[in-house]
Formats: sequence, C-alpha cells, structure tokens
Amino acid sequence: MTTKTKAPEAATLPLNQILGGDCIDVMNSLPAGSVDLIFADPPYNLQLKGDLHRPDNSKVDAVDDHWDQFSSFAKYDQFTQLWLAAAKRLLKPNGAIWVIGSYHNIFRVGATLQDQGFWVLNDVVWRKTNPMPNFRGKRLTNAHETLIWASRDEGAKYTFNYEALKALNEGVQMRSDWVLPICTGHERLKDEAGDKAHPTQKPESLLHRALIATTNPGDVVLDPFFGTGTTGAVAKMLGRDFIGIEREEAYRKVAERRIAKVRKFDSSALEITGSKRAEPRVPFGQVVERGMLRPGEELYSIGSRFKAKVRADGTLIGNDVKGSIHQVGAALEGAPSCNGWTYWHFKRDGKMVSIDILRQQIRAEMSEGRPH
Amino acid sequence: MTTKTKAPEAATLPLNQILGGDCIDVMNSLPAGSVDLIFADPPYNLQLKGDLHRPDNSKVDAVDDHWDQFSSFAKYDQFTQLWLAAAKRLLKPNGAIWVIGSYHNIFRVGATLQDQGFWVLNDVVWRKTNPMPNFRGKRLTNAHETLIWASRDEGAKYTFNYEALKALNEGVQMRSDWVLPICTGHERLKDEAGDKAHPTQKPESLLHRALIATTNPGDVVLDPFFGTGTTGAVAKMLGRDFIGIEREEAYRKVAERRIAKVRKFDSSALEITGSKRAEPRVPFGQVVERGMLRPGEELYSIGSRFKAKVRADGTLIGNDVKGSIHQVGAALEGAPSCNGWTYWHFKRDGKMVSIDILRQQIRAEMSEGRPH
DNA sequence: GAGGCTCATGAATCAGATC
DNA sequence: AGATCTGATTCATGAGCCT
Repeated sequence: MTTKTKAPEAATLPLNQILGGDCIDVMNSLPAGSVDLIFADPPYNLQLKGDLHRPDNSKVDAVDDHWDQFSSFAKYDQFTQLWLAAAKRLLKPNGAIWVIGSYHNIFRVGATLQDQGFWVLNDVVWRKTNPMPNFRGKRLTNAHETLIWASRDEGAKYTFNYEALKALNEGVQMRSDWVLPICTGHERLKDEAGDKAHPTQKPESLLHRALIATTNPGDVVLDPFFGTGTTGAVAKMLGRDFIGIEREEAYRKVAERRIAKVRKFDSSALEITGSKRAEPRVPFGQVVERGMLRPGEELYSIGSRFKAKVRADGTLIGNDVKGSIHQVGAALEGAPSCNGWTYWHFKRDGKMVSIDILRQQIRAEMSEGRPH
Repeated sequence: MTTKTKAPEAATLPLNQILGGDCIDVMNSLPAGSVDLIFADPPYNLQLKGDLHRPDNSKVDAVDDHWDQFSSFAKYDQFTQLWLAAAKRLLKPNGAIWVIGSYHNIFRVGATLQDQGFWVLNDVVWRKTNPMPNFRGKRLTNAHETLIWASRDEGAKYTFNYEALKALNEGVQMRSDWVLPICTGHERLKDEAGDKAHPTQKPESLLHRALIATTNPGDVVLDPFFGTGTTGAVAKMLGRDFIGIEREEAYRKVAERRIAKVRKFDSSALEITGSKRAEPRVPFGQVVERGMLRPGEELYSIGSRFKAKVRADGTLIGNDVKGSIHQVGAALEGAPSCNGWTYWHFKRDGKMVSIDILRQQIRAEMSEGRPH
C-alpha cells in the first residue's frame, strides 16, 4: 500500500470540496502558497450584473449614464483587484492562473493581472464552433471568448506540458486559438424544471485542455467561481485535486451531484507524452569511459563537413578547437550553440551513426530495474 | 457629373495626405468631430529581453525599434490615454474606432477605451494562418492578434455593413474571428537594402474587411500610426478618404510611394481567404477532449488483431508502443505508415465502429460556423 | 513549364542545471 | 548570486534554383 505524498500545508487544505461563501473571504482564510493552479470564470457583464459587491441597489438615472458607467467600471475593478490579490496569495511561487472572460470584462481583468505583477504567458481564444448568432444584425457574431494564462510572477517556472499539447494537436504545436463547441446536450446540466442549471456552464473540453496543459496529476486546482463545477469534474477525471468556492447554494448542490458521478480515468491513461528535458543528463565522458567510443576515434559532422577527434577526458579536438562536443560543434559551425549529441556521428561498418544512439543506450541501462 | 457631398468642416481637412509629427499633437490640431473612422495600430510595448534563435540557430529579427520602448505600464497607459482622448475628440458623434494589439498592450487599450466612454461593439480576433512558431516550446504559439471595435459613445448610430460582411462570408453572418494570413510576399514592402521596410506591416485583407464592415464610400478614415500606409492604401482602393499621421520620415516616404501606385477598386484587394479549402485537419486529441472517447478506453484494429488504449493527451499506448493513432497503428503492423482514422475502431453496443465517424462529427460541427 | 527541393522569415514578453 | 555549460527547440509560405 502506498501513501500519497503531500506537502505539509496540503494536509490542512479542504481538498475535493466545495466551499460556500464569498470567494474573497474564503480564499483569504486558506493557507498562502498552497495552490498549483487557479481557474477562474468571474462574472462578466457589468451592465447586467451591476449589483456586484455594490452597497446600494439604487438605479441610476439615464441622464447620468456616463457617470454610472465609470462608476460601475471602478466597482468592477475594485472587485477584480480584491479577488486577484487573494488568488495571488494562495498560489505557490511557481503557480499559475487562468481567467476567462469576454470583451465586457477581460480588459479590466488583464490590466489588473499585469498591475499586480502576474506575468501573462498567453492570451488564448476559445473559438466557438456553434456560437449564438447576432439576431439583430447590428454587430459581428460574438463567436469567441478570451482566456488569459499567467504565472504568479515574472520568471516563475510555470508548468507547461508542451509535448502533451503537441500530441493533442496531431503533432504540431498547440496554437493560442482553440476551436471547441459550447456546452450543450447531455453535458449541459439541467435543474428540476428542466432549464439550464447555470447560464454560462463551460465545456469540459476547455478545462481538459487547460488542465492537461498546465498541471500534473496530484496538483491542486482552485476555482473561486465554481458554478456547477466543470473545473472540479475535469480535475477529478484527470487525477488532480480541486477546491471549489461557490456562493450560491443551488449551484453547489448541482456541482456536488455532478462530481460524485465522475470517475477518475485509469492512471495509465493519464500518463502523457513527456519532454526530453525530463530525461536524465548523460555526460559525453561516460561514452568514452564505457568504451563505446575510443580516445583517438574520429567523429564527423552532419554532411561530414567537419571532423574531430575524441580525447580521453571526453572532450573533442578539431581544427585546433578543443572543448565539449557542444562547444566544438558550435565553434566549427560559427553558431551560437550546438547540440553535440545530434551533431556528431561516428563510423560503424562504413555507415555514419549518430552519437545520440550511444546516449540512448546508456539511458536504457540506467533505467533498467528502476521503477518508471 | 456629380459633385461629392462633403460636410463643411471636411474642406479644411488634409485629406489623402500623410502628416508628419507626433500623432497626439497633430490630432489635436485638426478640427473636432470631423472623422468617420479611426484605425490605429499603436506600439505594442513588447518587453523583449535577450536574443531569440530558431532551432536552426538563425536569429529572429525582433521588434526592437525605439518607438516600441516604454519604461513602465504607467507610461504606456499615459500615452494611451492621451492619444485615445485626441482620437475621441476627432470623431464625429457616430464615428467609431478600431485598435489592434496583442496581450502585451490590448488590455491596457481596452480598459482605457472603456474608461473614456467609448462603447465596445466587438473584440475581433485575427487568427493568423501562418504565425511564427514558439521556438523554445515554452508557451502556446502566439497565433492571433486582437482588434477592438468601439463606437465613440454608447448609443451611437455606428456604421455596420451587415449584409456586405455576410456576403464576404459565403452567406452566413461574419463572426468575431477572422482567419487571414500575415503580410508576406509581394505585398510586404522592402527598403533599398531589400529588408522589410516596417517590422509590423499589416495585411491589406485585414484593413479591407474592417473598412468594408464599418465605413461607406466617401468616409474619412484616420490612422494615427500610419507606418507604411496599409490603411491609406486600402482606403484609396475602396474609395474612402484617408488621413495618415506618421512620425518617422522613412515610413512616410515608403507609404507615399505605395499609395501613389494604388488604384481605386483594384481587384487585388479582394479577399483571398474566401476560397474553399480542403477539409480541415482534425487532431485526434479533440475526440478525447470532447469526451467522444474516454482516456483508458480501448481501440481495436481492423479484425481486432491488435488493441490499444487511449491516453488523456490523445496519444495511444499498445504493446508498449506510445504515439499518435497513426504511429501506433504503423508500429503494430510493422508498416511504414498507417491512417489511424480508418485503422482504429471502438465498441459501442457490442458493435465495432470506426473512429473516423467521430472525425466526421467534429467536421460537421466545425463547418456550422464557417471560419472565414 | 511543372514539380521538387532548399532556404529564408514572420509583433516573441521563448532555459535550466551546475559550478 | 553570478558565470558557465549543456542541450532542447519550428510552422506556413514564398522565393529561388534545379531537374
């Protein structure tokens, strides 16, 4: 039997629960620096949701339109500043955040993120395959929403599963525009009356991509505007822990029922395509020490334009240049850098073979008998 | 013979000219309420640190021009507030503005527009068919830019040629995401040395669509960051008057030569993306993200000789071979290649169904909202 | 001419471990 | 903390050249 290893503070985190209350208060009550990722779908529309954290419910006269508008933007900014500050406090140093919005609010959110020192990594466009048309023909069909992906600080070592996303996209880099359908059909949750349970339920496919991209299994994902719990449902499927915060009890109930039905995917299915960067380093000297190449043996560049001789200490000498396989390759090519492993080749049975083959052999021997 | 009807103040406007100087000063010197549309491509405030090299070691020609340097967000905001205020003063009551930017600046611009009482009508995503890749594999390919379209005031009777855009889009409503290639080839202006004349020249197709959408023939279009004059060139083609403002004399000269060559209604301005394209490529990962197949589910080869398991990133694992549906199929068959879409099947109600059915479903959804 | 191949390049906030 | 070293990393398109 294995025990899941957790950071100490994680023991006090209310994992895989939906918390009631105001998200700012709740976030401020949780331990700082304890969350890997935050996914947030804050209220969008200033005009329709003007009661947002607003002390008075008085309706402003139409004459004062301009002032009201300015005033409600200011209120919205204040709200945004508060919940983003709380979110930043909760994140681990290498944590990151996603926020989704539309043109009604995303500029306020983006500017506030930047003002608070978050570092924007990408803005991502969710391009809807089946948006609601513009019925009156007065504007363009509003066919997308915008997500901002930002690390907690500039220079943070954020998580990005590049190879997994490339695999999801048939072998080419994932772009900043994601084409996905809106949430309809069976996936769309209904209330007792058969109406949609939440007005802006996000599709699981969107969360699937965001979580595969920027978390690893076992990570803690917090959603301060949990709604009907799409973030929690996908996190559970993918073997991530979640924390949901939702003010409305009706939504919490729907989300709880929903998530209880979700099953985690088989953990072998959750292994994703890994990065070469994660593989152990092999010093070229080991190739010489193990006798896979002999001192004095000659290596050839791609196309055999250059050659160099192996020395006993694992350095090369070629054209009076001495140094590592990388340094000599770079010097001969006049390039700023060079990956010597893929650049140099040796002769076996009259054929040119990349020295990277030797590195792979060493790695295979290293991993023998080791759990993976 | 017809005489072009003009508003009185238009007589004093420097129509179809490129003005030198700082755009804020120049705009403030022009008569208020005299311009129908402003198209602005302000500095993006890219914050680039060191050099960037491609995997082939070539150096990326970055935008390091002095006009894109700002010492802080606060300085950039101040600049934005000044030029947008000047722009608002210049607009007719029913005038509108377009601003283009990236995540580096667009949130600042959007928030300032809203703060100054502009009314956002749409944010439009320019999805680039051929963006520069992310060379280090550290983020998503930055494959789009964002345009904001806003009227001068809330409630303004702005111009929107709904039917013209619908026609441009093969009879369905134009969406808020526009798929257009970046500016290359003959359209890309070169200097005497044969290098690009301007680092950020916009494609004429983008301006064509914006001007068709939001102006009428004879309208006055002002561009305060004229650069090499794409806005002026397209305005002239389409029979609109333009006013360009550009600080750099070198750019003004290039723009003047360019626009002199342009003829009104030149058919080369026609949309190049309206043509029919091959069926869109569907990454297998989308089948997984959309929940059409679950991670852990088993796929079977034709005749069920082999099976493989679906993983969360859209790769398969079968007989210890990991990779795309195509790679795993080929490996199991010992074949050089394999079309995974027709090779693999899944079980539904006891029957074997080809996964190609799922691809067809996704394509059907994609074509519901046409990409152009 | 057609077709194929190589090469160049585009608004980019693009590394991480070890010494 | 700063310097040094290893070594991972690209897609679409047009121009130019060759067969």
